[in-house]
Amino acid sequence: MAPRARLVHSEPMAGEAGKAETRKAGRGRSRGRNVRITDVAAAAGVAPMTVSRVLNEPDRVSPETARKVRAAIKALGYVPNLLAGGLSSRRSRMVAAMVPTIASPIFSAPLQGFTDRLAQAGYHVMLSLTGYRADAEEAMLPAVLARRPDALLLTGARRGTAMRRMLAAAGVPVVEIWDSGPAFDSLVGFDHEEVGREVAKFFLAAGHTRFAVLSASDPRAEARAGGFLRAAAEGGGEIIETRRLPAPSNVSEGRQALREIAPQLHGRTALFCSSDLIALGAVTEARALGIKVPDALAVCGFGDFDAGRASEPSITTVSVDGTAIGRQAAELLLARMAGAAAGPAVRVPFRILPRGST
Amino acid sequence: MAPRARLVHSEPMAGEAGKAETRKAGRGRSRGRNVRITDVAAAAGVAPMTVSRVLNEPDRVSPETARKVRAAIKALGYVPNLLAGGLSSRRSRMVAAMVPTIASPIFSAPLQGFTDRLAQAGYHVMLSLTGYRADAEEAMLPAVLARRPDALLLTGARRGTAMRRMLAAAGVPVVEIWDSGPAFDSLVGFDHEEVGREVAKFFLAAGHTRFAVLSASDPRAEARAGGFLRAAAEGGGEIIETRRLPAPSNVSEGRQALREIAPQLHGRTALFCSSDLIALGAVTEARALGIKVPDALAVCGFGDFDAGRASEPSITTVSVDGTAIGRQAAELLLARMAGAAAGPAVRVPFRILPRGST
DNA sequence: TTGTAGGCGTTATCAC
DNA sequence: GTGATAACGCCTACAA
Repeated sequence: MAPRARLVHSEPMAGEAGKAETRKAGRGRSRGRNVRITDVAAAAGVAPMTVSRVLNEPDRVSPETARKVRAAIKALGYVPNLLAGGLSSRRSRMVAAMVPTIASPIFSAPLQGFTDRLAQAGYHVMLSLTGYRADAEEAMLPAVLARRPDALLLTGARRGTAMRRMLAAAGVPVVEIWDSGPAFDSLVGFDHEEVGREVAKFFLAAGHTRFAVLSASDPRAEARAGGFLRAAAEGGGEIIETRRLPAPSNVSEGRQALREIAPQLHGRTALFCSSDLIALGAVTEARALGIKVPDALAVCGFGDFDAGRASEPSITTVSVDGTAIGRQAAELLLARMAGAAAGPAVRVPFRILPRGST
Repeated sequence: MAPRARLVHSEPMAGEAGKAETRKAGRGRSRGRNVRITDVAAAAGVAPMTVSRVLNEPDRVSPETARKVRAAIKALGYVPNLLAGGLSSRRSRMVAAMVPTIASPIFSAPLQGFTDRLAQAGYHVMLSLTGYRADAEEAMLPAVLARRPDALLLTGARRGTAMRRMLAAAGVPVVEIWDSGPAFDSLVGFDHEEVGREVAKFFLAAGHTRFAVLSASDPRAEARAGGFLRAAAEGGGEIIETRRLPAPSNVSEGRQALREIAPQLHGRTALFCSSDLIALGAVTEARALGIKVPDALAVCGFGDFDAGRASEPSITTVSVDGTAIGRQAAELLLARMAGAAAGPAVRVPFRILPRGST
């Protein structure tokens, strides 16, 4: 039934036999001609344009014609070539996503929401992992734009002029997520400094006066830490210790960091960690060292990860719906691609979930 | 400096002014002509083909010519159109990856390794999330093949005839990962049943006679559970309890599941969980219930996730290098795309890491 | 080392 | 509602 089975499994040498097969044009890797829209048109007795319409604007074709065309498509096993379609229509129906990593739920959740929503609309996502380095993003962008994506998702805001220039020249909608700040185009995110400030206020309101921070060395984590430290100091708090960890953060690093700063922790201390994984590590190590949580050490994380929700004690955290951010970013780009103008930046809510660790 | 800044930020109405701009062809979404290879060629005083060579086979162009061409590229801000290039060369330089989800490190790690390696080689990855449903994968495949990827990564093996037929017709190298079993083409993975058997042997060797399982309802997790149960039974063990959890698994589900099966756990029991997250939840809940780990309940997970490594007690687990699997899959496809024949299935090692929970 | 000719497979546009 | 024509922008093949 398969028109041309070109792969032969477990028969390494069998492929050679096919090489004598005649082919119309000697181009490219494939042997055997591909089924094209003209083949379908011929089989159905219509013009290629009609086949194209059946696929892209079925309503503008008579039901009877559409039926014949669909039958021909099925009979021939026709798979449209979207490279050709994209070239002709100048719409690739691809969207590029550039994220630091997918190893952390912080970024995999938005990407999941983004990809799921776009798939429903017939778009594919091309993935670029920038590894937390701004220069990597800038270096990768030209190759991404060469694919002519119809839209772009970027992580974080605050890009330099070179990035802005390239993005502007590309002329496609861009959404920046997971941050606030000066957006290039559209934005779906929140203010990380504000998160830090709110956590500090939360601790201050609970009577804390001594503060510490464990933060991944990622710009947004550092913004949260910065907001926390400033608000804590303004509230009359004392900053005991600030420590940076590699990004992406994990539980082991959190444990080790707490072990290192433990000697500094005398009075009752409020610790803000830039992710729940670090917080979970800190709590685990604190208990191992005999430091009472939350009495001697109160810990707040960030991200509302499942592991922190289900730990003992559970980890107080800042909750942000990452999947929803991705989904909203997709929604926004779909609207833009459909012709809508860029709206104002979308600020998504976050909230502190007090749990056992505070 | 930017040739054509077509996006105007925060000035919704400003765009209208540009509409009067003349344009050569009335096609597509863009106003203003795009810079093409012929423009670069004209500016550099060479033929378009020479520009193409500078970009794709620099060694076959004289240094002086290359210099002129590069200057023209830079001056014009030329970004090649890979849609057009792909159509012409029949090589899209894209690879499609279909994975159940990226919410679990089980799949995000291979995807990270895969994407990183392919990016080095100038390929982009297009992502499809199938959500654990085999029919979703099958439904998504035609749209993926329509992009004409040069190769495909699929998760798991054991596909039906419809999938195999479509894959064969596409005529591109395919690598299946994270599984063993009858490969369609290439494979990088391991035998999940064997993992389960080895874990059972590990427990049996430690003198365990009562066994239980908490498994996500994902085919590979179930294969591990199946292997475990069979080997445990063959070793004379008694199966106390088997419970299925939703996929992807998490810590909370693990806690809850253990709470539910706790009444059944009388004597000393060996529990195998299909992921470290479930195991971590089980251990956490067991301790909360006063069940001694590992004395009354010995727990082994799967995946060697950081959270299990750093927990208290640490979680005994089965370690598989997911990132390496992704990287190897990429390597293999790169070789295939370069003309190499399909080699035998690559079996990657796994090993049990005994830790505090056993 | 460089250039010429033509096609890759589709869709925008306009005519019927 | 359907069809004919001409791009879309690049690269393979071959020639010089």
